[in-house]
Amino acid sequence: MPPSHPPANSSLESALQTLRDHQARVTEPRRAILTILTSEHGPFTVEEIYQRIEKGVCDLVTVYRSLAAMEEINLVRRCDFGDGAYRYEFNTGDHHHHHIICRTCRSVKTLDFCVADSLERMARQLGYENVTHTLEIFGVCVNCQKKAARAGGPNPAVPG
Amino acid sequence: MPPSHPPANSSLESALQTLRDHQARVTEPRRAILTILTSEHGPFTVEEIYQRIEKGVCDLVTVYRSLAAMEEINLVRRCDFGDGAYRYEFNTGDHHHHHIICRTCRSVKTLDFCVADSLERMARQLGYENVTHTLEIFGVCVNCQKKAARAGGPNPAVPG
DNA sequence: CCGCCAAATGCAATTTAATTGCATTAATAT
DNA sequence: ATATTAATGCAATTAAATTGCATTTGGCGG
Ligand SMILES: [Mn+2]
Ligand SMILES: [Mn+2]
Ligand SMILES: [Zn+2]
Ligand SMILES: [Zn+2]
Repeated sequence: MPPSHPPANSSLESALQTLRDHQARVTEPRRAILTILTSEHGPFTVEEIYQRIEKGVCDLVTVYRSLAAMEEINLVRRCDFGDGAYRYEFNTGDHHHHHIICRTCRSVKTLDFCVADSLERMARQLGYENVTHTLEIFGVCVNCQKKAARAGGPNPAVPG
Repeated sequence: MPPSHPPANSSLESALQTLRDHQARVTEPRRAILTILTSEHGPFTVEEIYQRIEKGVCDLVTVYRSLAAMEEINLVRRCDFGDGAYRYEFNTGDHHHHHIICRTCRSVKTLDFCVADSLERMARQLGYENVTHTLEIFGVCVNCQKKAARAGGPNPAVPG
């Protein structure tokens, strides 16, 4: 039987390699951030990521800067749920997807496909280059509907 | 020949009526804001709207508050281009549409249709209520490509 | 036409996510 | 091991947006 290499978190390992490939250094804060993002889908606010990192490992501003650096090399993707705080998720690269966000509890459901390809094609036909898009679905999830029903009151207005 | 009623800006008039219908008062700042939004598509940042209003008519915070009030009654729509400043446009109501935004000069092209209906349907089937969505296309417009070519340098990275 | 009153406004202070400056630390190449 | 310089910590700062409160004003009843 051949010696079993540590399987561990392979997306983490390839993420760290991506850092090296871009002449970016593999530091403890970056390792911590990527460990979180490769093990839970998220997306998470910067604050949420910071709170999940063992206390004392790094400063909040390092999380900001690390995520910004990672976004530039497409290691992570920044999401905007329109509530004043950006969120980040690990970028699987190949598999483009979108989200349904509960505008009450901010829970997220993933939709593993995209309907905007036709729009991107159209934009390129109009002469645009470097075309991307953002697409988010908002609603009130079943859980929050139940809670609202119990409380009897109407639910507060939130962007979306 | 029958006396010609003033044709003027009919969407402005109906917008003002919408205010009245919601027990909201028709004030000079609101009239000014709606005059702008019903005559140019936009969308415009709060600052841009403020600058288009004749100086001295109102304070910037009034533009913020007016737009917030108008959004609650669906008179205007808030757009998020991911660059840190919300934008507002007049809500035609019936005709849902989207935008292609140049990530260099922020110019906007309107797409008069929507491909996200199927996603909204899916969200409702998953039990979500009050479903909406945001969808924006980003790219670099032809103008900015020419400018970049003339300048010879690469263009700066911007969200999208 | 006048006066009332809640809604809307002006101005200043505040909030808060995000960014920046700069001295220090530490990851990587040689 | 040493040099290089990217990355970090801490504090200050930015800027869009919000809030508090005194004042003004639009719309209504008389
Ligand atoms: Mn996701
Ligand atoms: Mn539009
Ligand atoms: Zn929910
Ligand atoms: Zn452009």
